[in-house]
Amino acid sequence: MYHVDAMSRVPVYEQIVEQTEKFILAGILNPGDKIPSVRNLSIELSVNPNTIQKSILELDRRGLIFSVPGKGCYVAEEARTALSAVKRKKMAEIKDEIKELALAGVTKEEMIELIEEVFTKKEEKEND
Amino acid sequence: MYHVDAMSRVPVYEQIVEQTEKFILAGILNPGDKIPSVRNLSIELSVNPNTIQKSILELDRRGLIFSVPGKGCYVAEEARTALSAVKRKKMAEIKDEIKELALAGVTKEEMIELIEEVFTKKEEKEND
Amino acid sequence: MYHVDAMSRVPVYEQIVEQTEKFILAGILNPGDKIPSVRNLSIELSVNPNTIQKSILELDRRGLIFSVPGKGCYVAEEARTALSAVKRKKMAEIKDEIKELALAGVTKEEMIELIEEVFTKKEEKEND
Amino acid sequence: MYHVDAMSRVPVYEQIVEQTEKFILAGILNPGDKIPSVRNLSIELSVNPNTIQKSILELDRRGLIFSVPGKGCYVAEEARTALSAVKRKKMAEIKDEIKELALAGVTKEEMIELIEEVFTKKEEKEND
DNA sequence: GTGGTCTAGACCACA
DNA sequence: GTGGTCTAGACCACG
Repeated sequence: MYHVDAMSRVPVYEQIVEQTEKFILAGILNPGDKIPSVRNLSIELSVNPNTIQKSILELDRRGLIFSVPGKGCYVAEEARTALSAVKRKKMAEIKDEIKELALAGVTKEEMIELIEEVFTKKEEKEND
Repeated sequence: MYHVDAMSRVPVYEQIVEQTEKFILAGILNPGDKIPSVRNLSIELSVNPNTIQKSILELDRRGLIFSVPGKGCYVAEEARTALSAVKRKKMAEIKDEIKELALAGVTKEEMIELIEEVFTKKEEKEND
Repeated sequence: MYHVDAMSRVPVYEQIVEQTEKFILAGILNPGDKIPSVRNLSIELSVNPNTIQKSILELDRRGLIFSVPGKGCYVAEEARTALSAVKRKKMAEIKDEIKELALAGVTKEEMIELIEEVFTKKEEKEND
Repeated sequence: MYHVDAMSRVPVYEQIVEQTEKFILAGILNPGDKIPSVRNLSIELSVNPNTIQKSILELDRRGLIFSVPGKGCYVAEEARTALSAVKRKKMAEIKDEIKELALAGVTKEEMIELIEEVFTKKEEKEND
């Protein structure tokens, strides 16, 4: 389920945060679901428990999960709504990036084609 | 022309590199143009000269500029071609981001509309 | 009567202890009254019996209740007096908190008004 | 300036957060001011740098400070406003606590007197 | 020098 | 078993 790239420039704890976000958005993790325990993830990913804990803290902070000490961590009921705001923000970011590319000479047709590719290949499994 | 955000998490030197890339892509800086001196930029941006120097070094490394000792730095003739590779990389990145949004429920229609917005508003000046 | 918030950071067993204290202070539970059995509370609150037991132990330790093996737990005769000490402690705590607010710029008038509000609205039922 | 109580039940990192809040509210730390470096505080308080770092993270999260990697941490311009919201929340909390005491038989006169004590002793140094 | 991240391993309270 | 906190000490990028 989870995987981390130790060589990446993005911090491990953030990779875990992002992946958890993705899982919730994709419906792999649903509100009320229990997420893997700190220790389990720590072992599975060969990552220090402290690092996992930091991810947990951040996810809690973002309102995506809530942790019940002694029991575990669970996906919050409001996780989806909290994430939809993030989704909107990402759309805006992509828009800005596309604007830059437009300035750099990328045509509307190229962008449309890119969109087509994404949504036709959507059925296939993406190799992340 | 240039501006830096000291509060940003992206390093100052990288902000300067990215902005220079943008200027070249947008045709604001053209091959043969002289770029601002370390000293001037340092004063204008209230940034340590060392930091500017690091940006210069990085831009040189990427083949976007070349420095003439005692005279200054100039945009390389091959800058545009060098940047087209960057452009392609950015396209790939955007593709990945769109993939994620697709998983999060964003539809093809929404993305197409976003593209339309960018390219119809392109005539207007965007306030970056 | 009782209710627990599993998401709260304050331990479940302590929530139960505090609520029992409140009930005694408010005269809802009086010396000699039988308090709910571990089993019943466990079921009613969907809480592990061990956790309830811990609350019972703590209340006993504080001299607020005494347990009669095979019969149940009862509010102690000295409960009210025992709690008056708690009351005094809470007064001191509130005093400290008000001190902090005073440092933060809250005026005496604001505090007096707050007191007025509490004691004029006292007739109405507060929804806790 | 800062001091921590290792025996306290409230986490060290939170003690530091709270003290920083107090300093800002009291005008000891003002927007734009640099706060002590992680290492300095670490040594001064005999606390692990990691623990200090955690406080920094939390203060940043609350919008009270912003950290510039490689330079230091500074009190945010909006710190005061951010804190005034906290102040209001604390007022509400105290109100609830006073309500409980009222139920427990504390009279309006006792509370008024407590307020008086706080504001007459305000000139003297409080021993925290 | 600064803040940021991470590992290794410990202890605690809680369920 | 769980999450939460903490120490000790390391490495990195940045200015």
